[in-house]
Amino acid sequence: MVISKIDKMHSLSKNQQIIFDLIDKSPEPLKAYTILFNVQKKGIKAPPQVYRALDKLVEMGKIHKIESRNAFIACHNSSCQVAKATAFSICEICEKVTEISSAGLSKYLANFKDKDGMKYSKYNLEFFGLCKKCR
Amino acid sequence: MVISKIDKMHSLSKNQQIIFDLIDKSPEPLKAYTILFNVQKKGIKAPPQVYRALDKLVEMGKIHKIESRNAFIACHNSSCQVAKATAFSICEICEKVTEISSAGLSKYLANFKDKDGMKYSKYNLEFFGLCKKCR
DNA sequence: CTTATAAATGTTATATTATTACATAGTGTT
DNA sequence: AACACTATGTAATAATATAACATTTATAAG
Repeated sequence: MVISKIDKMHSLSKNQQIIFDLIDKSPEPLKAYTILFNVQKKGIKAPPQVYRALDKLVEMGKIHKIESRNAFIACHNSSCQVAKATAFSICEICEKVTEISSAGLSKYLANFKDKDGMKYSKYNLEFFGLCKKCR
Repeated sequence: MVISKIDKMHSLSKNQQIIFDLIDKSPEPLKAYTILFNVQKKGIKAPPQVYRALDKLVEMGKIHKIESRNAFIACHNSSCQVAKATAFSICEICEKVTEISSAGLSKYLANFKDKDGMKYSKYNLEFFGLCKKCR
């Protein structure tokens, strides 16, 4: 076995790489059909090709879905180990989205227990407000 | 002026009332087209009628949208004053959704500051895991 | 009461987001 | 080579949401 499992886990297929590169270069979250439009010249012609790649990239933690916007952003936490515990701030005017990486916040949420004492290792938090520029 | 502003703020129009009643009675979050199907006998025939009522109800804090599920649930915080600061737990197996009302959590999030010192009064948090029954 | 304004409704059409289903091709392992 | 697994290609369609415009109803001021 030349390629270790670890290496394998970090390797992207052709379509995954194309779509990840596009999202990673983008200064703003991209919607699925915006992505589709932008990769048609690279041979990705149909929605399922885009959605499949997006699904895998989300699973891997390489990108995150901004649920309130139906859009995708590259993970900016160095490790990409936080695929399942995400937090973002969203400007309601310019729609700028920033991934929040706060040890305090993630610790608080990872340890949060509901009324029944249940803990949840997976969560998605979206803060809304006005960014510096828009205030 | 017989009806005070306070009363007015809590009164729902005909379509809003029909749709709120349906959601409020439901044990699970309802999707827009499920709602549409269920209120057609009451004369609400087209998507815009449903979406308009949903928008208003969300604004008023009478219902909340579960963003990761595109579904709507009635507010279960007695006051309905927390329209803009919501938290839910979602079971990944049975899809049961519960609104979390934790003074500690809401206080923590309302006071959370990002790297730039920004505060956000509005947020939506969705926890994922397995409910008691599904474990 | 009536008139101006805003809020809500009704309706058709269409835009946007996402999935199903099935056929084909590549990759890694034995 | 044979197998299992993952990824890809393609067409059709399902599910979610909004635009645009006409009409009606509710509210509050004069």
